[in-house]
Amino acid sequence: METKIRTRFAPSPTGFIHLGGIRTALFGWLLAKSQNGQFILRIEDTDQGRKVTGSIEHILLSLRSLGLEYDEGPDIGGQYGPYISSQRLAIYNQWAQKLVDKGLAYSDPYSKTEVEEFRLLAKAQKKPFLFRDYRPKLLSGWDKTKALRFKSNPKKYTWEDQIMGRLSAGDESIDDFILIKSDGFPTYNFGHIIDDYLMKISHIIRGQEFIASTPKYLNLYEALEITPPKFVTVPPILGPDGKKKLSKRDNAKDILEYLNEGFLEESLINFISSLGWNDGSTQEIYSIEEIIQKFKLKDIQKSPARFDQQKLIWINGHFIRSLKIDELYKLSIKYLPKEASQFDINYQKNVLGLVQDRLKYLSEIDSLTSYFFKRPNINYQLIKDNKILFNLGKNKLISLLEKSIQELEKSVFSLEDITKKLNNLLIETNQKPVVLFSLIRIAITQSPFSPGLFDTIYLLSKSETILRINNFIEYLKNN
RNA sequence: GGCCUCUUCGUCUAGUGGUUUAGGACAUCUGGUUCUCAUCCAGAAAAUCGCGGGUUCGAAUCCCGCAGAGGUCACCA
Repeated sequence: METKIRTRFAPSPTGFIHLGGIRTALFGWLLAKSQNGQFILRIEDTDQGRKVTGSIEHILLSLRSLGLEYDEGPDIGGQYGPYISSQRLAIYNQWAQKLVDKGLAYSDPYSKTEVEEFRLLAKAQKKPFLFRDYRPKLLSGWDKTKALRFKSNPKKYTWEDQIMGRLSAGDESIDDFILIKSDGFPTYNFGHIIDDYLMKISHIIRGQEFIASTPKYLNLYEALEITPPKFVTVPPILGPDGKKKLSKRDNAKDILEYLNEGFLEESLINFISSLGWNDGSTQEIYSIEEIIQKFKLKDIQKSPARFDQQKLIWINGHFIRSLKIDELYKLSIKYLPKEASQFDINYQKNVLGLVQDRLKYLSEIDSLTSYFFKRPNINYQLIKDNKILFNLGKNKLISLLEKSIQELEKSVFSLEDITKKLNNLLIETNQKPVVLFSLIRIAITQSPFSPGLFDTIYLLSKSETILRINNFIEYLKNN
């Protein structure tokens, strides 16, 4: 029987998930989806000290918001639950006891401070620290007030990683690590092995920081008589400096912040997967379905990738532009200016249609569309900043605006006619478009740029356009 | 310090011995779309494939050494 693919994402609830974590989750999800397997979420809250309240909810929300639905997890259950480590203590104890019974685990006779001294000594000698050098001759059973250690059997290991290829390490990387801490909680090193086995996980996808401890796990799998799952090690995502792992400081936001700013799910998935995954073609834009279909572990990069926000922005712009207006409208409701709700839905959609090409992310909608929904405050600075207009002098500007009004008054106000009338005005006033149209633009939008002038005027309506120009004329006269 | 891993334009990457004067995309710059911004289109600049040896008729591609970077050596994951 062919083993079913079952992948898991197993974060610890110690804060928000960073992009690297999200990518690990994404790759696991993609692997499962692409092979018709299952994706499991398990919360590893074995470190009571580092626990951050609210982070479990945050993790669940982040995955859901991105569309990374899991088949089994703490809030939805599943046949291998519970899916939170802290609720599985009895299970870990039982497995630990097996090792004790076999003489493969023992109580750590030293205090934390004593071990710390050993460690410091090793460091001073520039040697790696190995606890097993201090392993007592006579091993005592399990005194549950003390940490339980694994009695390792050091040897050389060579194993196959689905991304990194053949990896190996000597016996110096095998040590007597802690299985159960003195507080009764398992360490990750022990707990995840038991959980993955019981949950029938086929592939462990995790970051590079676990390569060094894999030999230890291999040793433990042997002691436990468990066949290890396949190892899939993904490289880290680096910050812009290219050295350190991506952190909040590198203006890498929490995934929910990206979502809130109006980055689309498909953009985020497309971008994050492109950091390290490539199907060998020159294609840049993929739908989520397409990524699932084409995703293969062998196409994942071994080397780290840097986070480049520019590319994310470009991808997002692309997806926004390809949206149908109704889809864009649905996604945009929360970003439109408050006043927009007082307008007809078709008007709102028309406005969105005009700015769609200009959007990098949805939260720009408010500033890009505000003058369509409320009369803008006059911003004379725009004239000052425009050398040509400023040098024309107020009287000239006023006269140009007055002529514009006259021309627009005459218009039947179809898009074609507005275009025709304003082009006529160009000839009549002997002005260049860049002068006259910029002036009108400023008068009606109070903004340095906007969608096409004719479209803007047409949408704004005749009365509103003329009123705004008049207001501006008044301002010019009185200031 | 030991052990492990990685190394192609600024960035993400294609490339697995010859079709490569190393391809694409983002970013940058230039021009066009006779109004701005953006879109779109066209084009430019940008990697002596980390360095040094070897193998070969031929190497980014195979081998060795070196360097740089990262990871790890927790009662953190």
